[in-house]
Amino acid sequence: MTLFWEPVRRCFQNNPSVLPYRVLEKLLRQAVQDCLPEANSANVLVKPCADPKHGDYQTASLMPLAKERRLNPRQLASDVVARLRLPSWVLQVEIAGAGFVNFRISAAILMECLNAAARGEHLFFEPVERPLTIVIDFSSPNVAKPMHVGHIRSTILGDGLARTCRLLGHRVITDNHIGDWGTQFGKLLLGWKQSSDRTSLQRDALEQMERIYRGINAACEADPAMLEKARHELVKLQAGDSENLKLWREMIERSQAQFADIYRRLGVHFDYTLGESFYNPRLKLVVQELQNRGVARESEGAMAVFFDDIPELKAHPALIQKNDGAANYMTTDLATLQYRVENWKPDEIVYVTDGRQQLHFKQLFTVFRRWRPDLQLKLAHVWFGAILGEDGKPFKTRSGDTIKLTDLLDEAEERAFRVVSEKNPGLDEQQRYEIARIVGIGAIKYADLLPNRQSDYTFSWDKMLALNGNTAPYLLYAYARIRSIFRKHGAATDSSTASNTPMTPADLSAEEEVILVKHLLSFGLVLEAVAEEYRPNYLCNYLYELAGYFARFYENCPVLKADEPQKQTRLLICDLTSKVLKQGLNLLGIETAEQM
RNA sequence: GCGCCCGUAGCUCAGUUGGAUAGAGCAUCUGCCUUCUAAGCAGAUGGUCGCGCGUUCGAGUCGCGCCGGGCGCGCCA
Repeated sequence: MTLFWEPVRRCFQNNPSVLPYRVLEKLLRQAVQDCLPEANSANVLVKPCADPKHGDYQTASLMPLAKERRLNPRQLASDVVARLRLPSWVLQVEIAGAGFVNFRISAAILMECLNAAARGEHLFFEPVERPLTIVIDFSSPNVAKPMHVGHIRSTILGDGLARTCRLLGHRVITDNHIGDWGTQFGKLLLGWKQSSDRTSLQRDALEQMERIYRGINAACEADPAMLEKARHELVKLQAGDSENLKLWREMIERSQAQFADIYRRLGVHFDYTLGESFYNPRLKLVVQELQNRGVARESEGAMAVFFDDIPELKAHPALIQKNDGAANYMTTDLATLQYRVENWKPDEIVYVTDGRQQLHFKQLFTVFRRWRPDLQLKLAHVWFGAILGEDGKPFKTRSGDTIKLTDLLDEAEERAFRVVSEKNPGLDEQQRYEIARIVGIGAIKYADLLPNRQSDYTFSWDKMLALNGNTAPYLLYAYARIRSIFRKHGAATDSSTASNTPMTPADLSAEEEVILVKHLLSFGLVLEAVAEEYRPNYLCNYLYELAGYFARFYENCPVLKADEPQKQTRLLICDLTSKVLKQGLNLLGIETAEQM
């Protein structure tokens, strides 16, 4: 086994890769650099072959390089291949088709990779070479309103991206930019003061605040005098009136208790929760600075930034101050950017919101770049589509109300409990509740992360809780089956004993084993794609394929009844599969259950 | 009116800088439980990737036009 490892180590002493595609990629980049010194070799990518008859790994990246330079692609491929100093575990290199380069690798390197994983040296991914500081802004619920189904995508998507970037070695800062300031508080304060029912406020603050808001909102629409009163309350709050401040703080506190409860159930953590109000002291200065720098100018009494040079935004100037002198959300977002840059020095800031805010973020990013052209900062708006009901219209209750997140989570757990109880009545009630919690919450999250985030998706209880198909229960079931093998085999055994007997190439005899193992090796590729494009659905699909390959392995390759050393090999495959499943699900924010 | 997004199998959806023969699940049909959880597996049926033109060795993916749908468009966030 040392025999196959050494060449790799010699090539990359500073950062030795164990993953074959990574090694091939580095070698290819070097060879491309030799052939085409001016080329950006970072564009050279190695991927598993879609069709195994072509080989194990391939690159299609030389064809575009040839095209740009009007070179014959097969000639370039052959020049690059000629400069490759390949390790001995590469059995075959082939130039195929229009200029693909296909590689076939030895079973020995697969084994080496597995054995290293068994020793705990890696789990089929490698940390990024250059860690970045990434701020992720997501969830952002509003004070005095119950969190509803509209908040779930931002929360789950943002959390998944944060977890993935963190695992890859980036420094991630999560910040919940809650809506704790704005015009709605005038109405809320007025309504609160008019409501005499303090006891029900104590009991169910969120529900009551929502009720108050609805009542006062209707009253304001019907009666201009009422609206005027609300405006007066807002002015008092902004001027620092002590009673209004006190009530405002109470609303925030009560709201946050509810947010905390939901985040606890979802297992979502924020490093910071800096609401809009946190930036109030900066707003005036932001407006002034933008004005001084000539970025913004007065228009119809308001302060605006115009984008005459950008066709897309030409008709859409951004307001940074209303004609009454008050700031708006654009101002707050700019101040927030300023704060984050000053305090965290990020390389990247990611906003996870729904797609309807695209225009806002285009404006925000453009204004900020004009304001701070000196900064090397990547700003990304990671947007997502709507959740629809099965009727194809926005997901609502039968009576047309928005669906509260707590109700949604409750129902998921209840439905999962019924399924678990039906399928596995032998488990005691406590166990079934715990499994139902994991399955129910996991199903909601998975259903949310599985579709391409930019498309609208149709919410369906039956689909997300189904055991077949691409669902959380299917993945959790695969995990539970593996754990069951280890329970049968004996609690004392896990990969640490399996690793005592390193596998040899001869041990991988069955086709199902080879396919499964090769898929394990691609875990890191998928994680990088998730982080690169902010698309956790790639990971969902990877895990679904992994669970599928495991199911085929499970059907065809007995583990506990196999003879040694095959038994050890298969136990190791099972163990590593379960670890990748668990790690992958963890990145999606989904817990695993030992049984189900 | 302008802008953004979408249109892939009967239904719900994938499809990683353009890459080799477009994939799943559901539904329908056919097999497999004295064998580690059948909540599973194997197989069959099913597609002019909205339409047209173009770029390219190669287009579901890129460009232009059209048709159909969703969303957004100065003082809400």
